[in-house]
Order: sequence, then structure tokens, then C-alpha cells
Amino acid sequence: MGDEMDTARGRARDAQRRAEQFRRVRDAHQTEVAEDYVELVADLIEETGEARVVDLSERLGVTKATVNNTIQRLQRDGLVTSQPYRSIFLTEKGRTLAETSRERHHTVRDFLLALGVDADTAEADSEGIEHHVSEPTLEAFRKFLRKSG
Amino acid sequence: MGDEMDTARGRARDAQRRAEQFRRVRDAHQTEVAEDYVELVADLIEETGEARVVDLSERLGVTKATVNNTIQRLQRDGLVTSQPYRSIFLTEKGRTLAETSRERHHTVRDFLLALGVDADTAEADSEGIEHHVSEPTLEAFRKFLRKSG
DNA sequence: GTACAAATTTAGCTTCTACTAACTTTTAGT
DNA sequence: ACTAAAAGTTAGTAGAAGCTAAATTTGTAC
Ligand SMILES: [Mn+2]
Ligand SMILES: [Mn+2]
Ligand SMILES: [Mn+2]
Ligand SMILES: [Mn+2]
Repeated sequence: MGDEMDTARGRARDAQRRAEQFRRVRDAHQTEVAEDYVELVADLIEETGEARVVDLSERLGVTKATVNNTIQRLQRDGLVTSQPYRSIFLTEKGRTLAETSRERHHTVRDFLLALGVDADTAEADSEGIEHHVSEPTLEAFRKFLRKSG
Repeated sequence: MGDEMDTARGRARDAQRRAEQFRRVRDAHQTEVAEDYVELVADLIEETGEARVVDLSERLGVTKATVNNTIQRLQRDGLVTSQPYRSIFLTEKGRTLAETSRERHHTVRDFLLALGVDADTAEADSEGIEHHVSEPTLEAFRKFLRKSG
């Protein structure tokens, strides 16, 4: 009987392994919006001095109402602060997340460029890919950049 | 006055460009679940002869109720068919999406492997990355695979 | 300093994706 | 054939992320 048993056990193990991978992707999607927002808030503060709802709204391509809603969630989660009708600031936690996200985003973008992808595509694709790249893969990207740079 | 005007116009253009990129990422997220499901249904039919709710549930790491729910949506959208209490089949449209998704998924996974990423990480990361890779980037991945293969 | 425009917020709605608990149907073992 | 387990379904709930429309506050131009 060993045969069917073993392949059945093997299938079960494989199923669990794949389930874990999908779980990680779902987790990434949960933090994704937060990462894009704090990164954008940091960019805006550096470029223009402040981050306003209307600026985020224009750059993200969503309505101001949606931005307001999300900012409240991020505030609840301790990533940003803001007084009613005033602009948005990052907490220490938010700054840390922004910095990590930006570094990773740039690595992915630069890697695609080094691979020969055109600038527009590298910009666009890295916006999605960045959230699904683990540390080992990021390290492989950096290694490739060092070699080709 | 040209100066402030031009940088203001430049900022607006840039904002629109970035908004378009974020819109594409959001679009990708909308088709992502459908892609993973049909790919998995195709795999199961090939490996075991049929795709059942319980199989999808185990491999995706979500409850049977969630799978059932999603399968009904995919049915509504013309990607799968299934009679109550029976297993799941792909429509022609579903098979096409599964084939495209699988090809792209494998390209991403093989590319990561060729880059020197370990097998577990390549498997895991490709599950998320696959949905955010455009055709030009995919072509760059294929080119790298040909050179390193 | 008032009036108007811009920005922000609130309220109410929708879809997707997830869950648990309870129920029904099918399958399998004896 | 009956019964118990497995599989599938339904009902009800929740949060995230989006929208529009209306209300409010802030900022600016005169
Ligand atoms: Mn980013
Ligand atoms: Mn992003
Ligand atoms: Mn896939
Ligand atoms: Mn996937």
C-alpha cells in the first residue's frame, strides 16, 4: 500500500507548501497600499515641503475621498499623523517603512533597467513587482547590478 | 513667469504618469485571483483528473466557502463551469487565460532560478511577481534565459 | 473683510475577498 | 441499504478599497 500512501502524503505536503506561498502573496497585498502611500508622502514632503490629500489623490489616480479614508486607516495603524484639514506627516514607524520601501523599489527599477528594459516599462512594472520581492531575490538583483554596473 | 509655470506643468504631467502606473497595478490585482484559480484548476485536472473545491481550498490556503464564492464569480465571468456538487471545468476562455498565465508564471520562476535565486524563493516570489510583469519585461527575462541557458 | 475657489471631510454605497457556523448532498465502508 | 464521513453550499459578517454627492473648512483675490 506504501505507494498510494506516499504519493498522497506527498501531494498533501505540496498543497501546504503552495498554500503558504499564496498566503504570503495575500499578506503582501495587505501592506502594499500602506507602502505606496508612505513612500509617496515622503517623496512629496521632500519635493514640495508638504503632503496634501489632493497631491496624493492626483498621483495615485484615486479620489480625494478615497485618500482621506486610507489616511485615516494609516493613522490608526500608526504610520502617519495629521490634524483635520491639515497636511500629512510620517511617524517614525512611517518613515522607516517609507525608507525600506523606497530602497527596495529603486533596486527593482534599477535592476530592470540594467536588464535592458526601457525606462517607462521599468518604472511601471517596478511599481507592482516591488511588493513581491523577498530579501534573497533582492540580493540577487543587487548582485546583478554590481556585476553589470 | 515661465519658470514656475513650467515646473507646475511638469509636476502635473508627472503626477498623471504615476497615476497611470498605479492604475495598472490595481487592474492587475483585479485579474490576479482569476489567474491563480484557472491556473490551479488546469494543474489539478492534468495531475489528478479533476478540480474539486476541497483541492483548491487546500492549495490556496482559504476555506471551502471562499473557494465556492470565488468559483461562482469566475462562472459569472465565463472562465469556469460547474454543476452544483460537481467538480470544476474550464471554459475555452478559462483555458486560454490558464495557458497564458502558466507560461508567464514559468518564465518568471525560471528567470529567478537562472539569476541564482534558490528554488523555494523562486517558487514563492514568482507567485506574486507574475501578475505585474508586462510583455517587454517578460521578453527581457526570456532573452536572459536564452543567454544563460 | 467678504466672497469665491480650493481643499478636506463625511455619509452612503459597491465589490471583492476573506471568515465561521449551519445545512445539504454525495461518497464510501460495512 | 444504512450510516458516517467528506465534500459542497448557504447565510451572515467583516474589512479593504474604491466611488459619488453633499457638507464643511481653509485659503485667496479683490
Ligand atoms: Mn514604491
Ligand atoms: Mn508600488
Ligand atoms: Mn500563477
Ligand atoms: Mn500568482
